[in-house]
Amino acid sequence: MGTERKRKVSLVDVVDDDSTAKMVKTNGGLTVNNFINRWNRKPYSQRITTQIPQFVLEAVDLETRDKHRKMMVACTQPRRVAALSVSRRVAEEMDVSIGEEVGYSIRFEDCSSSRTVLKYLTDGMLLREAMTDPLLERYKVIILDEAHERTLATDLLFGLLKEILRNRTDLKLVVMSATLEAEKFKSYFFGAPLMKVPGRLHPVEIRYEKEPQREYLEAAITKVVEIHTKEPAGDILVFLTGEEEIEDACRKISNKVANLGEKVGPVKVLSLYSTLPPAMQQKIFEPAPPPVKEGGLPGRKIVVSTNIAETSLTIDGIVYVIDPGFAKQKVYNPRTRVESLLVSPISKASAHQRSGRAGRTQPGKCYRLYTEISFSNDLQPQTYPEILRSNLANTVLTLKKLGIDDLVHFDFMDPPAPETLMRALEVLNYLGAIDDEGNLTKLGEIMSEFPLDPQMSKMLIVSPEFNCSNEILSISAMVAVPNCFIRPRDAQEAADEAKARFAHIDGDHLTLLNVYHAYKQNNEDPSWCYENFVNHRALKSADNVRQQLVRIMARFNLKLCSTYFNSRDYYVNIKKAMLAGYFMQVAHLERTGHYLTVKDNQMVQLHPSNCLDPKPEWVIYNEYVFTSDNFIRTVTDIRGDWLVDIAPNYYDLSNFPRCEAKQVLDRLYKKREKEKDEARNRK
DNA sequence: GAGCACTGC
Repeated sequence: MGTERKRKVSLVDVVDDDSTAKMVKTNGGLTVNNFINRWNRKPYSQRITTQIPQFVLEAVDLETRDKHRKMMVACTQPRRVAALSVSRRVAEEMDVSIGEEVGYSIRFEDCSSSRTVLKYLTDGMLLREAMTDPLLERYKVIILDEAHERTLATDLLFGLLKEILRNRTDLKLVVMSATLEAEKFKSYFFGAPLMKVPGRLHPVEIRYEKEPQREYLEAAITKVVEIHTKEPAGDILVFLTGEEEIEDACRKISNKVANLGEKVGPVKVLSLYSTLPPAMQQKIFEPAPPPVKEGGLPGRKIVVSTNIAETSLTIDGIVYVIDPGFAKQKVYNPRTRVESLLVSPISKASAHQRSGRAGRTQPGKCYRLYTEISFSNDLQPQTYPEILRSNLANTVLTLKKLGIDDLVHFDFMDPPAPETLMRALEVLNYLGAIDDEGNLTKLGEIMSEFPLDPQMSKMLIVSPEFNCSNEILSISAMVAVPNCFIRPRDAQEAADEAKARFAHIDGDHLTLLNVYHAYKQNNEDPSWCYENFVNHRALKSADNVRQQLVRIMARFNLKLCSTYFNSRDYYVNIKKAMLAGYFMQVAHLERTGHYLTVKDNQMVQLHPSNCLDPKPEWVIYNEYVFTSDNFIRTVTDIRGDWLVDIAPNYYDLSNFPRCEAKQVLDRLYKKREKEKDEARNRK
């Protein structure tokens, strides 16, 4: 996988003022021109290049005061592949073996040792480390790279490191950001010195539309054909919003070019999005097709991609970028507690990043399919940071575990809406993760250790009480990975039949359990997966996740157990354990034939991918998605009378909005009271 | 009878 090759930095690039030297205090100057590698005392085998983490290594003394051990320099990345590839390259440049002086640490893989002085890790991983090492005392310097991306983890690290810096005067923090917001960062971090490193991009000519475009998809396709017909050789990158749109565009582009016949050169039209199998993704790195005949018109590669090509993947050789100005973005509505994906206008920063993709190997052109006025007036300067667009239940749990008790006064660079924080606290309180004073409970402590949403951690932790932790582990792992069912356009019927063989009429969670069991019974065989239209990668990764969860369970002495398969309670126990985590995600089938979510009274539909038959009166759902309609996805049949047993606080009818579900529950509870009375009288 | 922006632990 080609990831962004980090810009190499040499001292001559440093163009800023006198503050440069203050940012990283140098002790005795830089030693990069020496012939002996100070890290392993061997002569350098090749000319090395320099980068900021290496500068930092040269500049600081990593020995602890007692000289007994060495502290480390950490460098965070938002993505695993980046942590991995950058660390490998830096190890190579420093001429040391990866995992020795230079290492990396990402989920499922710690490649570092007691000798490691420079460690690359994902921002999420550093946050995890802070849970056990609250002052991050193993680090002397922390470098937050790609800070402009403002991932949730980066934003939490911002606030956390500000607190840590108050307690640790010896700690140095370097924030690296390709941002226009330098002043905002500077003032947030106590007016820290600023250092500018110019980019090494070729110039990119920006072209705007004269009139606003109504149909951006059609406009993009037309522009591709126009470039191919009129412009000199060079590959094209088109940004669109999602898989379906991209596949559709690829077909249309191919057809249009084919219709032009021999008037134009040959093209290779390729789609690119994250769920595309890696082998297909690799095709974008293949060269453009050669001319049809010698001396004929040159060929062109056309890549139609989601935002994945904006940050995660870099394709060299792109000369033309087409930017319609839209992307699917996550939005969160705290009132309805729904996260959804909406096609929305991108930010100026994002538009800038997209245009930069045209100038990596030679001067390029970027066609923005909107007007210049629209660019300056309508686009917001920056994409809203993720923390303002997310459900924060898990984030709040993490912060509590990190010892941040007063969320209201926590120094967020961009504070989330109070309502979002209140919602998160409310959810955690109902789950028993925090008490009424907002303090983390013992249960909450354990929940915070699982790399899962709080609902899922809760069901996992209580599953031994329902004698089904083995099964809940498998279900959690399957729900935590991308959808495992494959449905190719040209074999939809066969795929549906294959899925039907796994279907459990009580619901999708149990269907996923069936798939996992079948996968294990067939020895994790990739060809079995292929024949049954399930995604081998997804199942492999579910297995990986499951193993990690098992290790965490063991750490807290949570036992692994199963109900005897032939017992009538086998599925009942599983469903009750799930309900113990997901009692806030229940929907009730109304007499009108619609489902209403309990307490929120949102009208929802079962997602068409469900396996239920017939429609049950009560269901729990894993996620609420708003796309072409309000759907609840991954749904399982449960019984109404379990609700009050398992979540009496939440299902306290004296504190319940008026609705059909309330009447039904009321009847159920009265009936149950009556039965209890009768049983008592019989005695 | 619809989907899967992208990440991370």
